[in-house]
Amino acid sequence: MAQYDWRTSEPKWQAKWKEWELYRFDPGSRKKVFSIDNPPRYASGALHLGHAYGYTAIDFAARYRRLKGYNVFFPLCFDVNGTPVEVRVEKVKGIKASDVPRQEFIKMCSEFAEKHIGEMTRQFEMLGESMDPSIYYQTDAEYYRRLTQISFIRMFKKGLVYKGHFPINWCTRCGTALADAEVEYEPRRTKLNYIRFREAQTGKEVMIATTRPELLSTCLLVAVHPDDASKADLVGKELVVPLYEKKVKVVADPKVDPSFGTGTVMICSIGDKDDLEWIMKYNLPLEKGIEESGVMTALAGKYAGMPVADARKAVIEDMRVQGVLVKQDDLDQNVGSCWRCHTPIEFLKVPQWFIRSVQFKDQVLRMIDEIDWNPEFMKIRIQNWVNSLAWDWVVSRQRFFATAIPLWECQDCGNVLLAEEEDCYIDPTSAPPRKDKCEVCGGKFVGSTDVFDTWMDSSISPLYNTFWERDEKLFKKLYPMTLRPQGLEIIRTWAYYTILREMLLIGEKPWSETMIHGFIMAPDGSPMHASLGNVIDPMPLIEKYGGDAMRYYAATCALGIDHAFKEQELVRGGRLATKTWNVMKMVGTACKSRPRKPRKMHPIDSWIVSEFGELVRSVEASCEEYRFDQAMAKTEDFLWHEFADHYIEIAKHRAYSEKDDGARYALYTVGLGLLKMMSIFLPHVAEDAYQETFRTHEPSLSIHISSWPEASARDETAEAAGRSVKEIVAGVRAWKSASGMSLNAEVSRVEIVGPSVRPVLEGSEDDIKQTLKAGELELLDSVPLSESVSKVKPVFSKLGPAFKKDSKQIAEKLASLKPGSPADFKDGIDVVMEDGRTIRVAPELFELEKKVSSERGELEHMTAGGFTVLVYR
RNA sequence: GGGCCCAUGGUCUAGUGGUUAUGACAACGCCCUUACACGGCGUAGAUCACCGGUUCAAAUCCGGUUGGGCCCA
Repeated sequence: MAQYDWRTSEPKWQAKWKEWELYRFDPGSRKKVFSIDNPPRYASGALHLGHAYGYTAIDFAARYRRLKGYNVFFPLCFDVNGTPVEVRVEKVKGIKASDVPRQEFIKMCSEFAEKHIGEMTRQFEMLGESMDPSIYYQTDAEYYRRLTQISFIRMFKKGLVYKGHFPINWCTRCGTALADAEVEYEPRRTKLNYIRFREAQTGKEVMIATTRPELLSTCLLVAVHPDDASKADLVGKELVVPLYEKKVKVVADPKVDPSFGTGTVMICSIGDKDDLEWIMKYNLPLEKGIEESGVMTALAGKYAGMPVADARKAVIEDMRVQGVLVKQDDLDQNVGSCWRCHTPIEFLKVPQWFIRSVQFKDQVLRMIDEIDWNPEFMKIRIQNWVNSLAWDWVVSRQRFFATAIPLWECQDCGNVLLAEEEDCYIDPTSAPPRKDKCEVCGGKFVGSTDVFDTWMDSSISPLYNTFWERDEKLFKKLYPMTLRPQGLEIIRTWAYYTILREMLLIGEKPWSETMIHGFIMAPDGSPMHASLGNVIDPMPLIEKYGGDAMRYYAATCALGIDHAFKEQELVRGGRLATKTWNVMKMVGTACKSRPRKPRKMHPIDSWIVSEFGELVRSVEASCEEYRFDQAMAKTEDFLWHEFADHYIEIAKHRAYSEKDDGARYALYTVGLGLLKMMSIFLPHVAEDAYQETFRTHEPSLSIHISSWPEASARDETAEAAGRSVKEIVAGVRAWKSASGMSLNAEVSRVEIVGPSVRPVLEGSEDDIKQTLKAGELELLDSVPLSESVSKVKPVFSKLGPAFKKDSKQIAEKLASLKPGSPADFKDGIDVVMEDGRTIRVAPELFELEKKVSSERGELEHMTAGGFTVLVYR
């Protein structure tokens, strides 16, 4: 038993925990349930630093609740759907999804994801995550997708699903519709093109600025601002569109920004959302300028069939030749682009499935109110998002590796045949419909090749977790879940969609509480991006410092805000693990059995027990609000300083003695209690020390299934006495250190002097004497010393309310008072103000700093613990 | 352009009304005390981003500015 070595210890306990199945959720238990809607880890590759932090923060909550006696539901789970996996497979294999048969491509995706799951599970274990593999799920499994389909069928039957025919966000590379939530805005530099239009009647030139000249063919209208006097005469006239020679009207519209470009805007069908707004407002036709594949339609005339970017170049070139293009300016723009492949999105009118959501804003907002948001300001964020929603949720995607939409459509009349719930999971691209032909027109049913937005799967995780449509009894017991932990970037998606769907399907909130964490930034505070090359891989750090050290870093991050990564916290974490282990080793050396609480204890023993009780209550309060950073800091500080530096230093002279149960009781109780609290954060070292020191006397197989320490009642007398002893000992220790003496150097005599010294320090004489290695120790009411006041310190918190505006001047006067005898200040002191008033200041409004001098030599004196301490070398 | 959040010693960070601002990492000095040198004691290091306001009193509350982050337009 020499030194703690996490390299051997961590893997050892990870293996034991797995063997013991410690974290198994017990569906039959009577204990209160604490259920965590754990974010299914995306199966696209290795863990990054942000994940390591995020999942560890969740693990703190799980471990805390387990110790508090809850039946904790914390599933190991993976998200294995969607475009990100597809994009990676396409990249790795060097193919496009459409190059191979549909089912074959799906299989490739599935295999790719499977390959990563084992590795990611191992990474979780190295971090000491207490996820439960007995309630494992992955979102691409048929058992999960079955629920996605059933939930869709239910919503369909409730009239919440419709096929929409208006423009949606479209990624031409992925060939799929995208929800608003999937569109990212990226800064790009484009050209603002100044183009000459002609007034139809007079032939007068009108200049228009546009970033999308390739959409000239779909130009439907030109608008100017109604207050723009220079253009007032244009309103109502017709203009001729260059290249196409078609005529469009000019309108006055307040949405036009007269200071942008030429102040004259061309409205196309459909360049962006603004265009769409105008199209609705002026009732214009929804012409399609761009195909789903990203090439120009027949409307573009000679440019038809060209990809958008090529068409733009060709149009610009032609306009240049014809002299229609006047000039080009650089323009920095935020371009909406696909969240996966970053191709600029287009607005296309492609029929899609929608879920009604805009009309349920108020209900969703009410449900948001019923949930406890941690930190609280996250509630404002989701409220803002819900309030800003303008469109319903597009749930169909023209992709492959996702849950199939369970319906067939009539080839001829579009009549929909919904799958039966008992047939789910079903893939209508391969499974035959239940009816041969359409009952309306007799046409043939064709299975939908569309698949669901993966948020359709993710947003029912609380239903999957609570056994919805699998075990009605368990569902009643488990729904709603307790906690949704997640990152702040997916409030608009995962949190919002989950609330929406559970509201529509169940009519009740999905969880009672949320904890929302921020981002881990690069050390310089900038975001980590693969493209910037500043991404930090957590695995080498874990290999260098250990899993507990990485967890310590996670525990230094306050909830809900971003944190620049600092390796120094892992250094500290590693040291804390060693310190914890060493402290427990000392406790173990002193305690060979579980000590009973003796009837009488030394004040210092009662002090640490009482202070520990305060700590337990305070740490609990922090954990209840998910402030694990505070909980960790308080526990660390107490263990390292109060317990190790002060208590153990003072009590160890007694701890090894056969007769002293008080010290052993305090060491054992506080030591084990601290270790349990520490086990939330540093599970490996806590288990190691527990097995080494406590296991033989304690019932729990592992510290992680033991119970949260009990907070004993507060003993204020012992706390006051203990604080005094601690300060006196620390004061003399510091003095020895500063004098170059070793700490166990003997001093001949110590006197502690003060009027109340006996009631406070009686019973602690021996502890002080032994710890200081003093030959003699005496408590004295007074000694022949001359005491003088060296400084008068105003107590501002009392002066302010008492004297208001005068308090500043009074404080200055007090501080500048001439030193004198303490007796002069006993009944307060008179202060003469600038304006001649004399104000009496009561003694509780200031403190005296005293200087002690003695006629006797060879004497050190100091003020500590409220007393004067005299040390004779 | 809008919403939310952040700005504290060299670095990271605690601190939502009381004047001597917490701790860590790094630095420097001293000390191997039988749990720990991955330790102990100490030293130095901060005009609490900036400007204005409220208040007897502001890192803390309010308004504005600048810079950063997240989300959105």
